Amino acid sequence: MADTNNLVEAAAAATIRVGVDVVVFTIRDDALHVLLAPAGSDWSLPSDLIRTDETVDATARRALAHVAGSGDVWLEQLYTFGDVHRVPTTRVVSVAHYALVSADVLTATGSRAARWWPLATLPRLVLDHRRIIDYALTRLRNKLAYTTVGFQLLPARFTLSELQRVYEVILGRDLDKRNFRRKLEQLGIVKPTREQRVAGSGRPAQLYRFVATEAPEAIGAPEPAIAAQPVVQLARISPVLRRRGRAVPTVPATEGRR
Amino acid sequence: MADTNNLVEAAAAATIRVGVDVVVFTIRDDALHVLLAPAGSDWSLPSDLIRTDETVDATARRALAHVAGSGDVWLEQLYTFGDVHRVPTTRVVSVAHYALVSADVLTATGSRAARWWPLATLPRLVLDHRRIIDYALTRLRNKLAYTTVGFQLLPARFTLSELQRVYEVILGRDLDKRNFRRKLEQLGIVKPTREQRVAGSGRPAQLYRFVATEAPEAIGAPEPAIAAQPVVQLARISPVLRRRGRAVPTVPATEGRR
DNA sequence: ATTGCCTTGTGTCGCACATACACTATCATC
DNA sequence: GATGATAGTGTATGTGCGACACAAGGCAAT
Repeated sequence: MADTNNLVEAAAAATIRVGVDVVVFTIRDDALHVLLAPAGSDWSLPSDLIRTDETVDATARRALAHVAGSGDVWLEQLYTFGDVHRVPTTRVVSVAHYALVSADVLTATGSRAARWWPLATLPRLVLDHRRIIDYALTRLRNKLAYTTVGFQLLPARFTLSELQRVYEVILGRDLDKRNFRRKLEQLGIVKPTREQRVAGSGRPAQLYRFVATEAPEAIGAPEPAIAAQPVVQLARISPVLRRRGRAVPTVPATEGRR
Repeated sequence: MADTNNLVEAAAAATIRVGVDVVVFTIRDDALHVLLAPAGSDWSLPSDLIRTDETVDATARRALAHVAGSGDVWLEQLYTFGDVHRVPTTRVVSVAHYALVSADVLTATGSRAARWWPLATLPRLVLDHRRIIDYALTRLRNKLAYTTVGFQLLPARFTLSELQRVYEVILGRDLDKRNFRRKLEQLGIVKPTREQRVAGSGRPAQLYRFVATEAPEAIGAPEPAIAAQPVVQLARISPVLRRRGRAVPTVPATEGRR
């Protein structure tokens, strides 16, 4: 039975599975949350195995649609985790992704028992999922600083204060309102809409919408399949500290230069 | 024959192979080169299939050692290419990497028929390898601008002019000698050695060595398995153009602001 | 209608830093 | 010792980042 032999051979050579894990971020109550699915007593990232007739990207979107409602969400490949024993039983290489969804989409959390967990108090996680989340977070921070991904966490229309809050929450530091708005205006990536209001308490706020720039420099790749982002710096990851008060009047800089 | 059935089942479920491609960069004759292996009438990136008992990273290093001599080279994961038909015959998902080797290591190009090709005149490439190289290049450019990877392309001791040349070649633009050196000194990432000389023609140059900073901010990930790089900006990808001559004396900036 | 409360929205100044720019120093070669 | 070639060095200028405080516009309670 040559046929069977071929199959046996194939099975022996290809005992590696390829999976996909997706870290889904959103912002709720001024805090970053990730979407987790129950897995026994622990929790797990939305994940799935790649089918032979399916792009890696497609698998990620499928895994995402399982738990969150579908709709178009921003999704990017993160890293491929290929440790030998990351799954104890079999060999599974995982192509990790991360996704950003707006807080209004998230309420329509698709069916399953998935829950949003604040990053500060994550439950016990399956396998190496904790590590994946950690990495996704640092990547998100970096990307936030020099691209416009931040807008993906907001609905189509938003106030500038909401936008600023997104940045503050993710970067973990406060931003100056006036500097933030100046930067936005200078970049020209938001446009005011006619609508106002939203909040209940104070002065009504202007609603803005995101205006994509034509990406003078694409980061990522020329290929459309690889997410490309315009390079803009909306905020630094960590601010350049400005020494206040009696700053040494540029003294030993010239001399100390050697 | 339950045994055979299981195997057949396994073979059907796991017909996805996982490969690794490595884009090896070096600098020769003031130009970026990549290492390619002959593949029929076309050329191919160094690549290999992942073994079940082997980390993805280990596979990359193995593929690298095949063609280039081993030794420790800087290697980073790039992207996982998972199109269904990227390999016509079977389904192979490729975890692409890129590596930087110094020009002196490269002369000891390990055994095989691999050759260095200047990026400007690449030969016909197998599969989607051209696309992988393109992506690796944009990633290298970006990474060069805000990390210290550039040093990986040089031997342990180098002159500042050599270092500057690396940056110029990769960024594709000239840098100002004085500004470049001032920035280096200010960052404190190079230290002069006792040795001098190298060249044959002009004034002998001081030799420097790279001094790693303690990475106040790591980019990449907290996990050691994922390459972490200190954040330093040695040069911008594209310079901020300075309008020369009769610059409008800050006039409509205030008024034109809205 | 007035008051208090809460959030939005706006301008300036100082400093650090990126950019532009030109000449001297030191070696080898002829 | 003249020529050629590369190494090495300082200054002036504009701009963007960061720090900082108060008036405006709604709602709600009185």
